[in-house]
Amino acid sequence: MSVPTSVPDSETRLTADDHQALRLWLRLMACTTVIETEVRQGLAREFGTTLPRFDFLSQLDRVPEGLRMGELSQRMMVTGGNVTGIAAALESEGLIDRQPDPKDRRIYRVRLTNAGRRSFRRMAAAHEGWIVDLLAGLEDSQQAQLIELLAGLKKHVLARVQAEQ
Amino acid sequence: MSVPTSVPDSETRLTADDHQALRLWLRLMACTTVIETEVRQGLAREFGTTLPRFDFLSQLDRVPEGLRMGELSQRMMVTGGNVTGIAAALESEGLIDRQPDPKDRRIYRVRLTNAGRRSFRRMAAAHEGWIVDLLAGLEDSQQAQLIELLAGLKKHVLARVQAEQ
DNA sequence: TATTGTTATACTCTATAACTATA
DNA sequence: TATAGTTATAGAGTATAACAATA
Repeated sequence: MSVPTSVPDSETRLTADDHQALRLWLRLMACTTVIETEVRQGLAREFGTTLPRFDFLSQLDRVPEGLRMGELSQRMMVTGGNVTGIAAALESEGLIDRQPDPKDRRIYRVRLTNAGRRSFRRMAAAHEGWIVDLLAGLEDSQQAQLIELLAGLKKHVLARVQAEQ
Repeated sequence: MSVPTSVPDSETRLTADDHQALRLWLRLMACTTVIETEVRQGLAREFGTTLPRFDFLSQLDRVPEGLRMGELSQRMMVTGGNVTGIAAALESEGLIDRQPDPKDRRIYRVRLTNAGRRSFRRMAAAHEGWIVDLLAGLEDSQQAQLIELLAGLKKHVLARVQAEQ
């Protein structure tokens, strides 16, 4: 077995006296960046798509009745104009449709088409496979602990972010 | 105190029977996205800069002798052309300089200028402040555990990624 | 021939702000 | 007036591939 070369990365800038919070953040980002790069490459290579589009479709997959543009914007943490752009691209590919709400005609309800659902399910299966492969061999107990601790982190940080608005 | 509204996000798509690995990944990404959004906004608002540029400078800050373009590309996990573009922007702002290596004239050694170092240090201090504020109140012991566990995750994933190449 | 880095290209994502339509 | 969404704009980041210079 070959020992992987240790490539210094963004975390390398740390010294011992930095704040614990900063160390945690840089380590978190380093982990995410590595995995995310793999996912982006896989989506591009195997499906000719991008992470934001995959994310858009995944939001819709569990909500058969569809979502509004504004809800999508909030969930994806991007501004409204972007959602319009991504939605236009996905609509032109036939993966989603937009129905005006009969009660309030300012609102569009966005849903997956059947083709969109099939397409998304294939991507999601591949995505899950990449992740399972990447993490294969990491102790279940460690994964479980991380899931627990990250839940706490997420809740904490979200509360902070929303409090400052 | 107001209870933050729970906004469903990318993690919402999960159901109980999904793989643990996938749950871990989506939670990791959700945490990173929230913090990263804050950092991006802060860098844009207070310094008119971006995360990739900040990352570029931070790579150089701990390496007084400088780095090659290729090393920067590797550490930032982006392809070479991008590094050239970011370097050109930072050079035009006087934050870095590029010296050709006398031994091998294909190589450029990129270093922070004094102005670049001062500029970076101010940004880094603000950055650390944002992170410390965001995580303030999260148990030290939980932070320490996360740092430990994420070290294991990072090592594992990096080994996997490098093995597949 | 291989390596280092640049250039050219095309595309996606992003925020901001002005705008339209509806409530 | 306020809200939902679109459009227009401008800019940044990204990958790919062809390229030049050097080893």
